[in-house]
Amino acid sequence: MPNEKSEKAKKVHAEDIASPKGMRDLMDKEYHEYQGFFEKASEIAIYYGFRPIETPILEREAVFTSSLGIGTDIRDKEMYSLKTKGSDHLVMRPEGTAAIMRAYIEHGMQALPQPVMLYYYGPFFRHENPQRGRLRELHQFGLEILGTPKSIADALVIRSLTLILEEAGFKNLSVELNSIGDKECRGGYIKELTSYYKKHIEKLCLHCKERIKTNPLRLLDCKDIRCQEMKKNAPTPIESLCNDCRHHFKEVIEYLEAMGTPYRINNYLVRGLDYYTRTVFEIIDTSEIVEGGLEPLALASGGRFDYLSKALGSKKDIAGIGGAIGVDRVIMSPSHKPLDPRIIKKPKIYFIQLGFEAKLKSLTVIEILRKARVPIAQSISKDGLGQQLAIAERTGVPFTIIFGQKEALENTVIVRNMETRSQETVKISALPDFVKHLKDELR
RNA sequence: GUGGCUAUGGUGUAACGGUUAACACUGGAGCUUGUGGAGCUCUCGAUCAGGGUUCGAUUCCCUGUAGCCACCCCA
Repeated sequence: MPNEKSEKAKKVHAEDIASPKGMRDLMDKEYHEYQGFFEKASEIAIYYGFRPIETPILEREAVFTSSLGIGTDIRDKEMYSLKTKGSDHLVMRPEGTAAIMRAYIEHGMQALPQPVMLYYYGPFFRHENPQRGRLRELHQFGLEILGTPKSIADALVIRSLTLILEEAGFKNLSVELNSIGDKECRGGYIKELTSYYKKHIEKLCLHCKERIKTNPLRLLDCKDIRCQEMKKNAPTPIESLCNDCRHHFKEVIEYLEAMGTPYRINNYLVRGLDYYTRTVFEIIDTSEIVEGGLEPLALASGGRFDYLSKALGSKKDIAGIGGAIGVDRVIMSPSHKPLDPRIIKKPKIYFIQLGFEAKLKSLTVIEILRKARVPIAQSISKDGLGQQLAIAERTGVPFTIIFGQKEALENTVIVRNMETRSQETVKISALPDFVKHLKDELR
């Protein structure tokens, strides 16, 4: 309490309470776009057998520090971390998979019929500089299939994510696909890759000279022209796959082909997180390539993570595959077709009230309409008839109900067909039936 | 973390280094309007923050902050 006085004395300016960098308020139309997307995505996920899970936004630091891999930016530079009063080290989740695996282990889900299929969505946090398609508070919708190494699981995750994006309006999707091997073959490949690059080290860009030591796989997605040239003859991960991995990869491709999912093998695709094994993928909107000239951003990405569980303290390996959609990128994209959330009903009737008498009774009439399940629009503060009709016109509703002084006294309303401009007077007591009739006509 | 560009009411814009910081929309108050995007009157509201240069800064310079974009990295 000793600080109370001095805090009071300090004047608060608007900029002192502005929303934090890279984090924003969602409201109105935009809010509904997120809501609509999450609903549709959940619906599809549930249909394919995924079940919901919501993990805490805060996790113990170790959930992510031990899983994401030393040297990855997300782990080393981008986590919001805090120390609680009990001196626990907690972090705001930067991604979903590690927490899902933590929950799987914690709740003994290996006792459930395998695989366990889960979907989740919500905010994630990364402390990086905002730019196109990148926020500090971001929203993801993710799918995970835990407890099976089978290739069909990979295909199902990829297919479900693609379907969700298609439902959200994306017509030109491409699944960029690669396999980065497992512990049998990845080590050998990395050796081969680094020795290839070391031979040409003097021709590489500055970053890549570093990368050879720190993160050799990243050599493959350097954008520098000099390194692009080098890439052409570089050994690809797929060439070095062991038999099991090769077989797995081939099956995934066969499934995708059988499902008619457009894919492209991208030898240079690598992912940022260490826990990935075998399958890695990104889903991009190819129509963006033509339009902008800008690099297309990945709308979704993911991969297999067969060794993640041991990093989280499990005694045995738990195979898993998952992926997540960057919902902010979806909503921002010009290809996105907004989906209405269920709670939003397109109004069928615009309710117009005139005069005090009518206003007094209007809420009762509106309640009758709500019980009859007729979505309406209205404006409680506008008074003019012409004005309200004009708004109704603009809203594009097929009918208006006009409720004025005279009608209020007679317990009637005027129902006006906006298209034909014909109208008829209806007793309020008969309104539910009348309106039901209209509804049938409308559909 | 690094770099480029930007910053004026709620929104969109205007102002040669000198004005009472202008205009439109929006918001609010009021009047008028019983049948298709109305009209009239009044009104609230801004130079991102802090420093400098100058007689004088919205305007020029520096720092900070935020936004957009790019790098890094990533959804």
